[in-house]
Amino acid sequence: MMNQYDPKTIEPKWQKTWLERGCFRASDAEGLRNFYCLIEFPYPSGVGLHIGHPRPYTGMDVMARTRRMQGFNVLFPIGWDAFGLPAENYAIKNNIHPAEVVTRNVAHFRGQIRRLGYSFDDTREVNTTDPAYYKWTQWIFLKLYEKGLAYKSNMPVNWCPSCKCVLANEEVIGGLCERCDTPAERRDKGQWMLKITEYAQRLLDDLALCDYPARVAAQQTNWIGRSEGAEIVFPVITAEGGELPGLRVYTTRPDTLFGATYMVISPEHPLAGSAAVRNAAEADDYRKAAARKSDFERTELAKDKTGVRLDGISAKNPATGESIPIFVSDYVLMSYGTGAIMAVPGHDTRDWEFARAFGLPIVEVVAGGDVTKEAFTDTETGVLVNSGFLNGLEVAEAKKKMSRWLLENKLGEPTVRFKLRDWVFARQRYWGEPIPIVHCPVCGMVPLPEEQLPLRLPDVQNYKPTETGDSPLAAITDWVNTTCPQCGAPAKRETDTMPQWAGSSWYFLRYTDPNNERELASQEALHRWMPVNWYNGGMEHTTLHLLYSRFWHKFLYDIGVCETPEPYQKRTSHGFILGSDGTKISKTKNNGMDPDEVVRDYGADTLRLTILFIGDFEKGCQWSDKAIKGCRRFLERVWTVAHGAPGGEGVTPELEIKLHQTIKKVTEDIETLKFNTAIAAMMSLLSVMEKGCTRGDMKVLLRLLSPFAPHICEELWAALGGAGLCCEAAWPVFDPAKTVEDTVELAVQINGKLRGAVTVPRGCGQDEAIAAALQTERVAAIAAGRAPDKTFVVPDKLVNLIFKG
RNA sequence: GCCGGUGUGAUGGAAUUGGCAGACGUAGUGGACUCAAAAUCCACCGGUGGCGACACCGUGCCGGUUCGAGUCCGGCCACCGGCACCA
Repeated sequence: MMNQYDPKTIEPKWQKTWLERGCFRASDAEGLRNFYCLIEFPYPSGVGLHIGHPRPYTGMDVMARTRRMQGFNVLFPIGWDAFGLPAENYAIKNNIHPAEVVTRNVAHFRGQIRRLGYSFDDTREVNTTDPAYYKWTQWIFLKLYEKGLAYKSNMPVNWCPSCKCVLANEEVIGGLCERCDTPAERRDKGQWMLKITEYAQRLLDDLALCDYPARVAAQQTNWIGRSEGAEIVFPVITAEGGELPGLRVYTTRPDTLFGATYMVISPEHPLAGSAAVRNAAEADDYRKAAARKSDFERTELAKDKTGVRLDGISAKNPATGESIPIFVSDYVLMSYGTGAIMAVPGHDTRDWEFARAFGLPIVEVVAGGDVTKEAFTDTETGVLVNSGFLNGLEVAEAKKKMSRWLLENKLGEPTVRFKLRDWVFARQRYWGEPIPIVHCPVCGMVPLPEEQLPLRLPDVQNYKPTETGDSPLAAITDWVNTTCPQCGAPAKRETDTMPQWAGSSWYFLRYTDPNNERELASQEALHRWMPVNWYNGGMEHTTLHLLYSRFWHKFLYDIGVCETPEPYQKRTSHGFILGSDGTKISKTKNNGMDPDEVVRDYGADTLRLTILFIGDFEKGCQWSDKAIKGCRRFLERVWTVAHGAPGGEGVTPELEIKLHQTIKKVTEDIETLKFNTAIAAMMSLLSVMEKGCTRGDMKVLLRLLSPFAPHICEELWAALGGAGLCCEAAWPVFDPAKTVEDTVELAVQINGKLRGAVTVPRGCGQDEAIAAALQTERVAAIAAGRAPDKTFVVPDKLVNLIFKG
């Protein structure tokens, strides 16, 4: 009597077995074929796993399980990215220590993840909030500081008034705080910065060493934003005829220098405050008004160009020798280039608009458009005019010639610029890694000696951020007050903490050697496992985590900790998952799913199958309850067929080709993350097996299915007398010769239209195929004895017969 | 505006890269089993016309290349994601 398929009993049973036997522990033995596959470790929030987690986890779990069965020694770890605002805010609200919140949430996550049957290595968990872990985050910071890549600077930063915290440029989306959508303000603050810009060129160049999807590489390239141009110095003359220091501008279009009819400086530019400016009051009002605007307002109100002409000073166009006016306007940003531009209204849209608004001359220097109607910005087709020695040249040529001319006359030089800016690396919050720096009145900033790491977070009563923008740590006097490690004088600790991105910028290194107390990881462990062979994560981390961690890894490579210039050999990205109504998942709309509920009602195997079957893994897709049923039915049928299968380990002859085809399809589809079609292929195989199969056939299917639905496969593997565990069995291998039939069905077309089919031996010649096609009834009727005028044969696929007239 | 992506039945989605469009799954229709229902099994399932074998149309829109186009080329439209007064 066959028992019922009951995931509730079999799933916990096998989860326990796997854990007890340590099936998923990576070995550090020598001479093994290693494979490191990685998912982005979760932030353990209070609500537990949401719909976004199971898809990438299941996808990479299939990868990890398949690789193990293929004989690899697999490292598939998980950890907790547990610093950050949500835990802190929750702690404030409920008056519990954030560490306690994290412990509780991690326990919850761990349980949920186990119930889904993921094959993570349970001995290698890391937690970014563990002092044994953040000791090394602080250590890396000290190294960065030592090499001059961490510095404190007073500069305008993005400030979120709601989070009461500074934001990195990458955390400001369209002028709004990424977390809470509050418009970010600009504030001048002393800030810790990391010099990621020093690595800009390498971060760009080394994309060539990485196997990233095109969209990921493109997004990083755009974010780094390299441009080539020239810096040009314009002499500045006062009304009295005196000369001020020259005004340095950056332009990507040095070829248009003859068309520069005025200049614009940003409101923050020092020249705006020059004593030579006669309308200082007016200029000052404008500058103050601009300063009050947030970046968000500044870009939102971008439609109309505003500005003030600075009276009393003017610039000299170095090419034409003409005197040109200088304006201050907020369409020029202090944060890019030099904070000043040469305006070429004929060939730049913004300059054109400004010139129109202020009645300034618009000179055409590149022919091809009509500059009285709009700026002509094409760089492909234009030819230089009104440009002295550049006349008649194409834009590319003119750029080169002008750059040479500037260099020869010491007026400017070719320059490369990046949009990427240095990383604001401090937060004024409690729940982050303390920055291990001491401020000494005698010695200045002094890094904590390595042996004093980790610098632990003190216990505090109140985690609330302050209105002044100081971290809550500033109020903990017995922690703040310390002595200078260098001279012993009374000194104060740095009270800012690191941003959440710190811990995640190197966590994949720690997995290789998670308990090492002497180093962040041993050289042997890093050598064994790095680089990560396959890293799957979300597109939302392309310009944040991915770029930051590449930067840290390059730095660690430079100081000899890491062996490779890049951390990730291959990166893939799963698509964003939407609710059943095609919109973002939200609890109020009830359009998502709760993994716990699905596991309870259908089982983990059904959930795993469904989440992968629902659509292309790398594209976005919609969650749908409909797909659950089909996947559960499929598993029920597998159960039934397995229990009904007669003995015999051999392959059923009628099944052989289908079996080999399916092995091929599933094996190949896993490599390209086409999990949905791999599952479809197994469903298709099952429907043939339902007509009759042996236990031997069934064991092939079970092994193919086991990475996807591991529990049921384990249970049936045991029931069919399989040796050992199914998850440790060898991955089936296909014989290419057995994936094809001896005969094939050719499609027969007449004049390009499908008119039937004919069965011929595989690999038959053209003439044979045409003859067979002509003998079919329908073709014979149409041909009416005529020979085709022309024929096309695609071997083993199709015959197309052309009859004219 | 720039960069990336998508557009296929009622529906989620396939299509070996130029070769039988709609695999697989949902839903639906008809049938079997059942007193009945659920579950399960079998069959059908893009549109129009025809009793019919068949014919014509059909992958966002318009054009092109080709014996043959969902796939390639040119020109549009719509939606999604990213960046954006970046000089």
